[in-house]
Amino acid sequence: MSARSLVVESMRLGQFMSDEISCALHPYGLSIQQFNVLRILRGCNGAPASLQYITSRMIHKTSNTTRIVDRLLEKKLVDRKPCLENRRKIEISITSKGLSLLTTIDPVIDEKENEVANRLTNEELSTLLDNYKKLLVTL
Amino acid sequence: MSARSLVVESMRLGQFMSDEISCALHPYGLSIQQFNVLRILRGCNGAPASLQYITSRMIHKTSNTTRIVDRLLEKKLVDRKPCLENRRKIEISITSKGLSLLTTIDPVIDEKENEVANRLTNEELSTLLDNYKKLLVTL
DNA sequence: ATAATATATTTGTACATACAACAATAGTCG
DNA sequence: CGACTATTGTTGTATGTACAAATATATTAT
Repeated sequence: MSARSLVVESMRLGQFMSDEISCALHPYGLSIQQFNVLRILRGCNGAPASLQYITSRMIHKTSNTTRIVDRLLEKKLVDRKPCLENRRKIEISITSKGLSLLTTIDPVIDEKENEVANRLTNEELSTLLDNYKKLLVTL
Repeated sequence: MSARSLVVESMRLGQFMSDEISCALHPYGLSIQQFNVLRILRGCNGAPASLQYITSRMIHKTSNTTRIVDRLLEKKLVDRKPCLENRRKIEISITSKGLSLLTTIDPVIDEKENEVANRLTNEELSTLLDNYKKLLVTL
């Protein structure tokens, strides 16, 4: 197993997953990154989050969180307030509209995730498995 | 192992790989997609490729190949001619400048691929392995 | 206290992604 | 032939990615 196969196959698989989830989100007008941010905010259980915190949890580390939050603001799915203790910071929280949208989407994404996992053939999984195993041995 | 972990971890891993390769390409002024197209064209061994053919081999299926080729054209790394047999088509081929750039970059990417593969810790690989294995059993 | 440095976020720009609409050519079938 | 449909590629628009520079505030050192 070459390092190249590992890299290329991992990229292809990740892209496939990401395309499928994006597609499932499309009817709700959310990009995968916007959805990601909403889920991060829900995970805060009411506590506000800074931009920095959100960025640290995102899959695409270099993505521009300011502008993704801007779009969620336009849709009134999140709130943004200046932080009083530290005026450099902002406090972002999910609105009730945002929460209820997530509640609607949750089962759709759950189903899609199962579907995607099951759509991988045994052969594809075996190949991946072999690749990772061999790599494991050589470390 | 949940379908969600499989999906999220696969996306994270793919993103990590892709970020690392992009970074290695940066000094050469190529994006990962531009590099991908150049390698596809080299793989044609002199035969010209249509846009459609290139798109079918790309990792990002929905990406806009016309505009990626435009940028390679500007850098004179590829040629574009109308196809005489079928005037809807265009014939794209890699130039000698493109080939020699690839020759320069090849060893750098090989090294990066090995580095990336080896940077994954045993623990990360074990977790992935477990995830894929469990999935394999349930299919 | 002032200057230097660090932190938090925003803005700018080029490129890529996602999707839809459009245009041109080719193939098909009456 | 002429209309219909399919194929191939281009263009438009909104969003996201990647990186660097700018802005504002906070912290630290002198």
